[in-house]
Amino acid sequence: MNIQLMNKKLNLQVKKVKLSNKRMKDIIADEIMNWIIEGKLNPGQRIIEDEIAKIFGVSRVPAREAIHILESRGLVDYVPYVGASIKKLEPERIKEVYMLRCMLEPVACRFAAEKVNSDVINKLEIIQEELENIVDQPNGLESTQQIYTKNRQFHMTIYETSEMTILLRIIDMLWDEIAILRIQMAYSENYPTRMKKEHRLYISLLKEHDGEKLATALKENLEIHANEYTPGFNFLLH
Amino acid sequence: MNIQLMNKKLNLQVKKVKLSNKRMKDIIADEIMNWIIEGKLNPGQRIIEDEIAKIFGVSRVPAREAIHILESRGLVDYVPYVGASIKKLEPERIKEVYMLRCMLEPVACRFAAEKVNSDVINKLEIIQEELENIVDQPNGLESTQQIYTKNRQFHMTIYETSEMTILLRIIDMLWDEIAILRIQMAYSENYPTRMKKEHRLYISLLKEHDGEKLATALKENLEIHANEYTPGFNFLLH
DNA sequence: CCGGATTTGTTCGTATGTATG
DNA sequence: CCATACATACGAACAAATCCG
Repeated sequence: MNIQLMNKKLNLQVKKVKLSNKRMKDIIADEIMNWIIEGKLNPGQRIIEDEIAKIFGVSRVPAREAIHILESRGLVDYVPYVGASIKKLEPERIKEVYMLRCMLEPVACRFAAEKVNSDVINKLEIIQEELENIVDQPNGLESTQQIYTKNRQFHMTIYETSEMTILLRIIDMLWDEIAILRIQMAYSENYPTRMKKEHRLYISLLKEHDGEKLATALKENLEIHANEYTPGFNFLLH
Repeated sequence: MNIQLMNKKLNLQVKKVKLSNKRMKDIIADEIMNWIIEGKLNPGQRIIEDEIAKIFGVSRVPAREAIHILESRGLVDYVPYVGASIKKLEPERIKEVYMLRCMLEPVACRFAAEKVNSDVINKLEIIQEELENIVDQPNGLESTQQIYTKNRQFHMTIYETSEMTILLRIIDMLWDEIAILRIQMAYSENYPTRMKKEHRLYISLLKEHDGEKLATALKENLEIHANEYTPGFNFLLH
């Protein structure tokens, strides 16, 4: 398929996407990322340039570059002249990711609570409404991915408000690592409903600009989640 | 120039580099990174694929991929169909980098102090000796870069000992951001001699496995450095 | 140890998007 | 608003490295 054609087609589907022509490699990288979240790719599984190219109907160049993007995000292991494979994540890494999230996301929250305005609140409430709709009318595997996406969008909207560019990039990286994790471990039964409550609390604390309480609440919730993924998780640093 | 030839030539020059065929794009990315450290590239300056390709005597693809590596490391700004330019770093970002370093590097220190062994100490002492030689016999601009490289190597050796892969990657990213910073601000006069003292303290604390003191010492030094770069820097979080 | 099959790495030519006059 | 120059994005073919029998 013609590239520009595909580009336009995808832009139509996605809507609200940045008009600045998205590059094929970015589209492919995002899509492979989705496959990972959906669990269509297993840890250790090889990713072959030529196969990706054929799936998307393009030459190897954009496929290749998409894989390199995932490499730099830490989602795939890469060996020169050998190739790429979905990264295997050991329990130690899971603990590490949660430890770092427990350290960094509360910081973003504190700054966000200072700078938050009604636009952000509105945006959060819209996302939250969409999310609750999905949670209340679950639809199997598909909703699992939608919940993941909306939840991530919700959190990132808060963290963006902090206006800490680099911190945001780091947190994004940590969520990418978690994405791999989700292949191996599904959400627990009551997670979505608990998330609903958590999010509502976050919104109300943001409205009050109470960064401290927000940071604490988030950290406690993160520790609970971490314990479900890796029993015995303790946040070792006060 | 033939690529494999160049590869071998560079391997010979560098020595001790991983034998596993380094890709041209990695060589190019590292070299551009060096140019940034050396201040040969100014913030805002454009990086053109074709020029890079000609300089290294390769085609545009590896040049292109090298630029994309730098893009993903946050060293260059990139606009599709327009091109890449060395990132301009605002004072706000400098503060952010130091805030994050103050949070994260002490953590790596604590874990490193637990796991440190004589091999690591030996390695550190060798690096430190080399570094002191350079500091005691300075040689203009060239030594400035050598000091930067050795100092970075010293710190990373400590942090690697923590065996926290992801944390290490994040810290590496933060140092990359600092590298851009160095274009604009040179070391202060007494910095190298002070660094000598700091490093000796770190080594002795590592020998005693005293993670707490090590973390505290590092954090204090970082705050001092941050204040030199961005007067009025306060580490806002306890 | 070697040779074929597979996969990645590179080159070069062409198409397309962007910016400037 | 259009034309032109310039830089990037992509496609196809070839070269090099790795793996496996």
